[in-house]
Amino acid sequence: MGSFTYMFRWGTSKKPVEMDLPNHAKQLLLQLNQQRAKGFLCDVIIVVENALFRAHKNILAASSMYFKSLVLHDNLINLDTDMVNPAVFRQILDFIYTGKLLTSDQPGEQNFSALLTAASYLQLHDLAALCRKKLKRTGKPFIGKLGVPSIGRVGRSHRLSAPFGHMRFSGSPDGTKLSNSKDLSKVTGPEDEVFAASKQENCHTLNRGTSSNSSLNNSTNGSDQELGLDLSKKSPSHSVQDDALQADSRAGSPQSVSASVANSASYDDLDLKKNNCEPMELEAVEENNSDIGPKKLHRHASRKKEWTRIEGDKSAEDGAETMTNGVIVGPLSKEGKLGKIYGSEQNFQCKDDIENGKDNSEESGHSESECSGHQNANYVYRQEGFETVPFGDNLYVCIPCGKGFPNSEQLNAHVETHTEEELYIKEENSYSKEEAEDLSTPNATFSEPRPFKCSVCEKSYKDPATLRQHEKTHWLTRPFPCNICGKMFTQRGTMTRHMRSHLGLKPFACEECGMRFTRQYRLTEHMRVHSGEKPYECQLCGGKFTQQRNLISHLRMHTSPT
DNA sequence: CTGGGGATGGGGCCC
DNA sequence: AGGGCCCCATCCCCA
Repeated sequence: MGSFTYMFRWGTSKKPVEMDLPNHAKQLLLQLNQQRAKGFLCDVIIVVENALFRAHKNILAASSMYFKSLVLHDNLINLDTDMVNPAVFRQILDFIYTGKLLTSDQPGEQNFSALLTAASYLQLHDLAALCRKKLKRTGKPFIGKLGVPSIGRVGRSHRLSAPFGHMRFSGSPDGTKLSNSKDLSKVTGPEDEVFAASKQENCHTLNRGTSSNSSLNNSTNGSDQELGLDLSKKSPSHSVQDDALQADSRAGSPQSVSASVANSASYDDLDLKKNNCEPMELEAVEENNSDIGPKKLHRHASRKKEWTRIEGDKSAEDGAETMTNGVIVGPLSKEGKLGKIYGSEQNFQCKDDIENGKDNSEESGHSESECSGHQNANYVYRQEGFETVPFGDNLYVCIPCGKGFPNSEQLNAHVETHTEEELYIKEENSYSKEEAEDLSTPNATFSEPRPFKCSVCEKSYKDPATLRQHEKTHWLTRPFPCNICGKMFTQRGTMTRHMRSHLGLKPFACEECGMRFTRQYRLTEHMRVHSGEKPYECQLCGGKFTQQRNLISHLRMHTSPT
């Protein structure tokens, strides 16, 4: 990049005064790259296969006409994974921001070939020319993807905000069912791996890492302005974010990312797929909802999943105390692939940071040495048998005592056992929050002893861990901040679930209508819409409801003064 | 316009 | 950590 020329006009003088600042461009670029590292003012996210990169629209637009056209309307850009893989895109992004091309991950020719493919695809002409030159020197003519029939795909990208039915990393443009093993939907997985982005990172050879998620912004929060990205465009049902982060959470360790072309191909091998786990395969049918039958209806219910770490550094699975570097994204493939959001080299966010609410914009640059030792973590996915009964056995719930029964007859018989007086007393109190909570906790039932008593309130618990968890609810401070909006939570799980709503991640899909949910339980609830099942019956008027919460709200109608 | 029901989203909290 | 179930809030539709 050449130096900038400043032109000043003094008074009425028509003669411009020129002052060259030779370092200006360099400094400017340096600043921008540092900002990228911290995610500061990043206003676009580029999804490449299983990785997310943050960047500045202006910079991308200035680099390529292709990017220019993309960033004009989109904050989230999904690149064709046939044309570019995460490792190559990292190089490209670094090149864009620094003017320097660092090649290290792959053998030179292979790398330049991949770079040329990507550069051509992204219309980075200078970079493409550079790669051609390099390849020419090695005497290997370029046989890239641009030369094969897939050329028709060049230039294709996906808007992350588009409806799920049109989103895919490498799906066919006509939306037909995918058989491609690279279809990331096939490796989508369990809830809460979502947090992939901020949760996990292995860092070593590539030492690039997660930027904080904070560029994925919640427009309801004050941090939005700071980070400048509006994710209000949530996909109605499924977004590539979903794909991206789900895939993120189970495809691609740092190693695998560095050779992510092979990485894609290896999705076939995932245990996840073999185990037929979770929302995988959903996208394949979402393209054509009319084909969806109820056959898989029961698959979602009560499924137990277990990740077992079989090798590697203990710290990777431990909590913040031991895992200082990186953010494990979760057990993925049997190759131990992990995914991540990439900021830039200097920027990855440690799990510690996340747990402590530290954003990379405040602190970045963990040393590489801090990050060694975790790359060997391998995981296998083990899935225990899942029930074929979708909604459990005791759907008929006695409102006064909360006890469940498998059918209305048994429930009615049970209701008879409550005395009039007892029902009256219960009803009077049952709609205050406190009482509702009491009913919802086993404190109200007559179960095991609960020796661990809360020092603040009257509640007691079976084990100290639960008590400790409960006692946090009395704290004024909440230890788990949302990395995106800053909202604080008392439990990590609540926070990760909250994050999911920022990211639009909805792993649980209804196979009847394609609607997607962030939680398994929501899907279970929703399925009653299709089944017509109304397990909740008002004991006062006999009205039936699909959801307990609607019954409760209905009961208020009975009890509230008119 | 209003109230009731259906359905969904998000947070709290216990297991 | 993840699942499950509770709550409140909200939107939409319909009578």
